[in-house]
Amino acid sequence: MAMYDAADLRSELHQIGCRLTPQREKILKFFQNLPQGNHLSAEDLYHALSQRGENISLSTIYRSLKLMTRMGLLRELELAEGHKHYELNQPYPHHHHHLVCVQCNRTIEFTNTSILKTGVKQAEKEGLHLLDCQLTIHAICPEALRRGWPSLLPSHWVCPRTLNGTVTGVITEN
Amino acid sequence: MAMYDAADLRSELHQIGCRLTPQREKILKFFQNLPQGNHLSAEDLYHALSQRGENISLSTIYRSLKLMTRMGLLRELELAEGHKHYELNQPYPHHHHHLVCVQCNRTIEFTNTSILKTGVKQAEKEGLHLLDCQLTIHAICPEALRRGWPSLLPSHWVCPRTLNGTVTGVITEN
DNA sequence: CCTTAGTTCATAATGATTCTCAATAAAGTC
DNA sequence: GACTTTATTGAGAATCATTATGAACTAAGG
Repeated sequence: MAMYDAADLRSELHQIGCRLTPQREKILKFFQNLPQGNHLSAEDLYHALSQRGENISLSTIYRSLKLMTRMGLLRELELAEGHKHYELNQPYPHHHHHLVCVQCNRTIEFTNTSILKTGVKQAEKEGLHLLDCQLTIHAICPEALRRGWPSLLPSHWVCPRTLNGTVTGVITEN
Repeated sequence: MAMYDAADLRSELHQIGCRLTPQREKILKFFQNLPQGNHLSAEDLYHALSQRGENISLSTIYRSLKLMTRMGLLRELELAEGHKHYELNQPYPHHHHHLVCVQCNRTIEFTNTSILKTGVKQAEKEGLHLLDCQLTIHAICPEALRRGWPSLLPSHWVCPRTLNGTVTGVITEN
């Protein structure tokens, strides 16, 4: 599969009456170079780009994330942090879903081939065009339950799993 | 199946060191009496209860929604309106998922038995306790695509489908 | 009853996201 | 390449859902 590049972006933007700007190109490229399993908030992206010497204003970041999500290039994730995260919207077989611990916000990615099929089927049935389809599993770790969750944990308590290990990673089903 | 009532709520609250208050009881009862397929924002709930003469402050509404979601009694839905909606978290076979048109916010519910199984399986694999599992499908209607979506539509444009019909309803798969 | 600790209410504060508008710059045309 | 049109950017103000604060209140066990 050839890489989706600036020319493709330009072409899709033009189709909807929009222009290719250096800002949009850099933002897309940034996501394309991000390792699998990473997802960023608007603020994260703003700082990451600033560190690279790319000064793109926060308003432009927000506008671009929204537009690219609507174009189906990015996915908007509603995990448990109180703000949205974004990642590249990759087709099958990279399409994946998220399991989140609602106490410590640890996020685990997993793949499942039948979910996307279900999504397509449901959208078709309603005569709609699918943009994205996400299974989000909210769960709680036994450590937190043992400590009296959902009410007794101080909000700053961090699940010991989180302290040791991986924050995210892709896991293939079965 | 016997109805989950005030005594059950009291018992579950006590297990986690919380108390049964008239406010919490009324909020739960309100959701239990809501027709299938309805979901409310915090503000919606506040106004609905006010109309019934139940003056529960907005802060209490927010706190109760959060607590009850963490207890697994309610589900927090992230649809496309810019704020959260809540509904009763009902077990199989009432457990369902949502298809949303990102332009007009029309929401369609559908059931699918295998998704919940996938959720349980994934949570178990990580040694976590499942709280909720939601497949959210984002889609766009052909009317909006024809009018140049994602960029050219005025934000106040309403998809003609929305004007005619049902806003939500439960659809059973197949 | 009495005591303890969780809860409520009103309001202030927060913080993510959106809006505004003047300045800038794509991109098609001559 | 210069010209024109119109989308886009950047900085900061504004919005609005949600959360925090603190004094008054009350559930619940003894």
